[in-house]
Amino acid sequence: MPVLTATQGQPRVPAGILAMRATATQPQHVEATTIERHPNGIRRTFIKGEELFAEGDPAEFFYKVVSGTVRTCKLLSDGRRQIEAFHLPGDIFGLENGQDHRFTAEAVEDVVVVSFRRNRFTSLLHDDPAFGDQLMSSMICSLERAHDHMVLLGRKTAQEKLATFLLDMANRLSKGDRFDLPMQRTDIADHLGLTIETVSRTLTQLVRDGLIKFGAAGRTIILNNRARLQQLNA
Amino acid sequence: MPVLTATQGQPRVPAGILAMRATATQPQHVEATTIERHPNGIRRTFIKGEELFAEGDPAEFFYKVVSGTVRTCKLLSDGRRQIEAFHLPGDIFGLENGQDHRFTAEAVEDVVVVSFRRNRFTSLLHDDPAFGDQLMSSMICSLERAHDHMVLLGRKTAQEKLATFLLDMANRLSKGDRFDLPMQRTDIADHLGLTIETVSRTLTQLVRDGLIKFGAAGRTIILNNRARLQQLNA
DNA sequence: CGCTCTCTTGAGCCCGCTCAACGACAGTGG
DNA sequence: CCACTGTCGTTGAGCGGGCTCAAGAGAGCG
Repeated sequence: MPVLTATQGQPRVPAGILAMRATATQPQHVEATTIERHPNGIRRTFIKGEELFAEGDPAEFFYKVVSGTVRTCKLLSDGRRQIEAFHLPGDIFGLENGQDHRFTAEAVEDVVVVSFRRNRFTSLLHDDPAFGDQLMSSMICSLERAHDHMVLLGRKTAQEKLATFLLDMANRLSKGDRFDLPMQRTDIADHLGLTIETVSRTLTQLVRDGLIKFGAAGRTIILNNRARLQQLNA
Repeated sequence: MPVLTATQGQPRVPAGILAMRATATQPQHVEATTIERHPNGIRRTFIKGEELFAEGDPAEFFYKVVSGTVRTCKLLSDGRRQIEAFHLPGDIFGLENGQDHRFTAEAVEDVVVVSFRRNRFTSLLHDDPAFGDQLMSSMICSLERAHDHMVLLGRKTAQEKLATFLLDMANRLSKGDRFDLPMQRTDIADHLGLTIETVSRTLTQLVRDGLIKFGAAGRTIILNNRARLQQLNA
């Protein structure tokens, strides 16, 4: 199941941090080969459901996704969960300021990543300026995504949340209108600040309204009416 | 009205990006003098309510707050607003990947900032590694803040949101239990994903429960029971 | 004094949550 | 082969937290 094909379709972006981007909401696909084959990177695989690291673990590594999907999340003391992001091939995550990881990272499906020792971070940054630029660019991208997601969480209705989510996943997972969601409903709910029931009901309603269709399994989504979804988006 | 005193109380942190921090939720106070007196920085002032830049403006500068409070926000087409962050003295904001600013920045109260030309960004980064490290550190801090705020927006109740907000503002604005909120209720509401009425009602309830007290004006807050507020926090 | 801006309070409603049941499907073991 | 079990998704009924709409209370200011 090589999900890498999703990456190959992405437009290449110049390495410079100030490079123009097609749309700033694009995932942080920064010159895949440079980092993936970087001499300091270690390739690792995780199976579905496995934990890459937990909140509070010492932050020894940071990661770049090669294939598969990773979720990063935080838990409240009573178990409420917020998934901050789904990381697809090309995305970088796990970079911390403090000594410890401030969120948990788990494999949504089987995953291959490249990991980098954090204590070589500064030297990497200075020895390889292009690498540093890519990291900075990736950070800014993550921040922009986070900001967009805050608008969604704070101000959008359930229908708008799902429209935004589906359009975003479509852009990141495929070039067309058909794609398979790698994650289950619970993950979507915890990402959008909803319950699983509301996610299910809202998706059903979108199908009834003809905006989307389900494939054979409930994981396959076909966008029937991008225009009207986009309308719900902002 | 020198709000700068807020900064002076902050612990100094080493310049290195991997430096240990007291708590990772601390604002990104990076060696104030280094950046504020940086030869490439331009000092500018804005009066209360003034716009530093708008969503969609070319991103010519990025900024560091010297005194006062800045809010950065996004608007939906129908006017719904989400305030992503309040920037206090020492905080850096306005750094973009694309050509344009992706949010609006406005002065919550009279503000002094240092602005940096973005097109000198890369050269700054490479000529002055310490400056680059500080920027990277600041970015990571912003990202951590954003992640915490997503948990708040997606998963916390109104009461928990306000408890978290008040504790955070207390940490950033003062060392004690008494502080003046620089922003009005509407701003708080749009930051926490609530309505102004809910903010007002919830604050009143916190006063009735003895967790906080109002000063003379509604802007002055006194934390009466940090422990119980902290309990609502997670 | 009137005007505006900000904040508070009240009454009622609705969107999304809670609780609960059910169906589809995949293992798994007899 | 079927029964049993666990996981995942859907659907229904009813509730409630936060929203909407509306009015009023203060404070600042010309």
